[in-house]
Amino acid sequence: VPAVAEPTVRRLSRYLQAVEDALRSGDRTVSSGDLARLADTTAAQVRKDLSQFGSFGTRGVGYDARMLRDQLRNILGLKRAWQVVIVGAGKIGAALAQYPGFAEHGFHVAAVFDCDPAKVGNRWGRLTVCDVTELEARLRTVRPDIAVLAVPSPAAQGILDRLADAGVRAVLNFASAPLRPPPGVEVRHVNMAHELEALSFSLTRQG
Amino acid sequence: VPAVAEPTVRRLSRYLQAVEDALRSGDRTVSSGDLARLADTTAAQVRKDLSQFGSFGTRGVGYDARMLRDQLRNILGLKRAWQVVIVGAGKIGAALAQYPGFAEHGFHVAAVFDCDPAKVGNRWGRLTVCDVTELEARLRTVRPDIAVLAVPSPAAQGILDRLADAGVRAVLNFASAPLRPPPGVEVRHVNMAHELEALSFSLTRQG
DNA sequence: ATCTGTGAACCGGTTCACAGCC
DNA sequence: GGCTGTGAACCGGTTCACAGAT
Repeated sequence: VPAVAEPTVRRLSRYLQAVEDALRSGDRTVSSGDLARLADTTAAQVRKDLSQFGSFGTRGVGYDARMLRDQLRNILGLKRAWQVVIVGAGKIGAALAQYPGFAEHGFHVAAVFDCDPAKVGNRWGRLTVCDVTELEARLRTVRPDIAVLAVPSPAAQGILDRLADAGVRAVLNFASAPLRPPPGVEVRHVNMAHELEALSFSLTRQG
Repeated sequence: VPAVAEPTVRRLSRYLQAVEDALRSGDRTVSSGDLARLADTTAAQVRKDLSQFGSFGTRGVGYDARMLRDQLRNILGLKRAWQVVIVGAGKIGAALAQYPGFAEHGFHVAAVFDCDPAKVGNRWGRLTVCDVTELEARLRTVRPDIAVLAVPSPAAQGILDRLADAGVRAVLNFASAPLRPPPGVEVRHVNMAHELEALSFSLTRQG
């Protein structure tokens, strides 16, 4: 299987959402045109993307919705549950910890860390906030696949390096610092400031 | 000025962050190579991007850091303050409302709305949560440029349409619904589930 | 010597168009 | 008739390479 372009991965995730919507609406079959409308792209793009992974459709008919959902889940690696830890128990960390989307998509939040003594020991539902000094020790038993970085920017690189040393290979970063990912670690960034600035840019150009 | 590609806008935002970092470090001048390193791209890309908006550098020297920061702020439309309203006073809305990055980048949160009677009237620092039934009335006086959508997915499209009718032309959406933006309204999406699924995909492929 | 600005070449993601199958 | 799968054409963003300026 050849390398897959990043935009393609993003679209696959939207197709999954689209086909799940279609299933909820009671559709048993979806066409590339349907998916394109729901995922805001073109029918040809949908077919090209899916064809990278196999021939899932039936000519003249479309895709069986349930089968396509399973295939997309499989492609995206969602057949198994992933263990997630959250580092940083501030407002963002708290919002994420109880974000229902984690569980819905098979991501299990196994631990939360912070360095603030006022927060350490607090109970968040079934979770207890751990001291970040115990990070390495706890990670040896939790063995998380993914870490969410929700710490202040100056602390982000240090925590990232510790996570990488502990074997974490995928990180979702909410800090606005430009991180240098250790080899073998994939970091994705969610940066509010960049999104707002992009909106500011487009408002400035057309208005 | 020709149309600007979306990836370019994202990079401009990173260049601004980079040059602000450089200024904090005391640098008076930055080269395209410096910016490339800080923004995780190439020197040629930096120069190409900036050249779309003018000739800001000095050959043999680089870019004056303060001047480049001002130019980037200008290009991104950050010379003025933007009025922002947040719709949805749940955990995400709350985290956003007190996110310091808003103020730091010149985005002023002017109002927060929710439909839950238990939340309406709550004070969040200088803000009071308003009932969403008062949305149109309040927007006539606030006249926001940007709205942040932090409501449950099923409510998102309805609120978006009301915001558009009220004259909002830029929306940052945190709901995971595939929204149909009314004409003239730019919607940007922040979708945790998609980011996690992209990480899941890459873990599955290389591991 | 160093670093910018930019036309030209390159490359890969997107779109097209049609053959293949129901 | 309708819809998928896919090679080919297209297109635009990225990279290259070098002239130009200090």
